Amino acid sequence: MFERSPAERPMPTSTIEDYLKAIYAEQLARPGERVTTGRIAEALSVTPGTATSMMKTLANAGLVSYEPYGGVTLTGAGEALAMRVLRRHRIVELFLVEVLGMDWSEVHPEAERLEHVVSEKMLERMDALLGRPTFDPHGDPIPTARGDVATTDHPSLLTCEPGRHRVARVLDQSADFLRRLDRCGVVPGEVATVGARDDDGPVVVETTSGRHAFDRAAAAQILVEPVQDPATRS
Amino acid sequence: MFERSPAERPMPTSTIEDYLKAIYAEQLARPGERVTTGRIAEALSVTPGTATSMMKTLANAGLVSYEPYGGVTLTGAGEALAMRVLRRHRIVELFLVEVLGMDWSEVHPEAERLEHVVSEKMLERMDALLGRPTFDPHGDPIPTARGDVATTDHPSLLTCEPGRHRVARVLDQSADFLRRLDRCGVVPGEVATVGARDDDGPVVVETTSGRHAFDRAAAAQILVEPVQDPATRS
DNA sequence: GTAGATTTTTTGAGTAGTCAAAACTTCGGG
DNA sequence: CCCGAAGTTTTGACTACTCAAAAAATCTAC
Repeated sequence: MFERSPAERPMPTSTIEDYLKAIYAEQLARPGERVTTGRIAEALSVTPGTATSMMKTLANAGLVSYEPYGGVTLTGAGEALAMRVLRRHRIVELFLVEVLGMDWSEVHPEAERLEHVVSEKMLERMDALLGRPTFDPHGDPIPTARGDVATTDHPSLLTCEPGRHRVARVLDQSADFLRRLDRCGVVPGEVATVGARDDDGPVVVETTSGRHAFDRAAAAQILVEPVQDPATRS
Repeated sequence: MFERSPAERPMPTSTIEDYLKAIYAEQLARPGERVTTGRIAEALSVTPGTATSMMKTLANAGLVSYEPYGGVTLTGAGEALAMRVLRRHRIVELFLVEVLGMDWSEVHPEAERLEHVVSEKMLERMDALLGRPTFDPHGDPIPTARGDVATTDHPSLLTCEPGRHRVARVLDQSADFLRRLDRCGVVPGEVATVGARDDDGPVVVETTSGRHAFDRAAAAQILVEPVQDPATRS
């Protein structure tokens, strides 16, 4: 079968880093459940068979625990590695926005490539220059060098109370979606007033740039934090 | 054999970019001569057979002209691509030194990886932030976006006249060598006084940090530019 | 101008990652 | 409880890159 040797640690390939990131993301999205090979294949746009064979490779390297027909979970080593990649990704994204003045809608694919090649040294320099940041431009928390992430627990536009909220985090990072949010003024840090919702209509939000409607799928991607606003408090 | 199809241009791999860079460097070092597969193998630390087979791949892609047993030369397309890589490499190096404050002795390997992944957009931002620079931290000229390089023609410490010179360029970019130059104050922009040379002894140089001797191999790596110094002119 | 050394090319094989499609599990419904 | 749908794994094949070692070409020296 797939013999699990004591195994050297021969520098993970960027493909392996991508798989670990994907598994981590799935694990976050559905806590407790094992991640199926099907979901991984979907997330990485590979065929199911490819994902299966990579799971064996990962299991062999001690990065996931894999049960045939039973999905995978990250091991300690796998999660640690995923965190290191995520840290690189998010610091790079923030760097691209803050230092190079790139748009938050375009930094994701760039970071997707850079995360595999920036050295520890370069990362440290970026981190220092940015002032040891804790969140990236999309509001995603940046893991510490030791591998700890802040687990935030914000409601989305779909689940929050009506009223004033500060945009905290945007989950969908496709360029089109982010550009649309830009035009609406719905970006992390900005305040938006969420109108009364009916149970399956769009969510209506008011910002400095006017009123905007989001369908339920879009609304679920936008996480917010209620604003303590004395003037509006009942 | 190796059929030369009209050929699509399916995004060069980083391996291909590395081969083109190496061929370009060899071509510069010995102008006019065709580059042998042996030199390429040496430069990239692969076996001769690997270099040969890659030359066929490159020839097939229209990037080099390859004559069995007769070496290669870059085609127009090959040289254009080499220039694009070199431009990325050198802008990245300068960026790492100027913006991230890294040491000139450590940026080469970092740039070696980054050059394959930075987007045109990111490169443009770095270029702008650096003020459209024309030389990198080692004194290497930065190709323009259109692919033109300044061809400088400086003597080395081995071939220059005795007297005052400004360090213009350092060819050997190994970390150890560059750190040594740092300690000697022999870095691009600094002025050094070259002593009388005998025909096969070391070259002695005086800088603000004192007198330093370089063996002939080292001296050949350091290119200089005579300083017009009225006080010293005969 | 040929023998021996050197260099280059070929051959055969291996690793990492991928796909298409066949084979196999598992699970939900009747 | 068993059957078909859905999901998973296996198989065989392909690309890009690599090495080791055998074979071929070229160069050098006498």
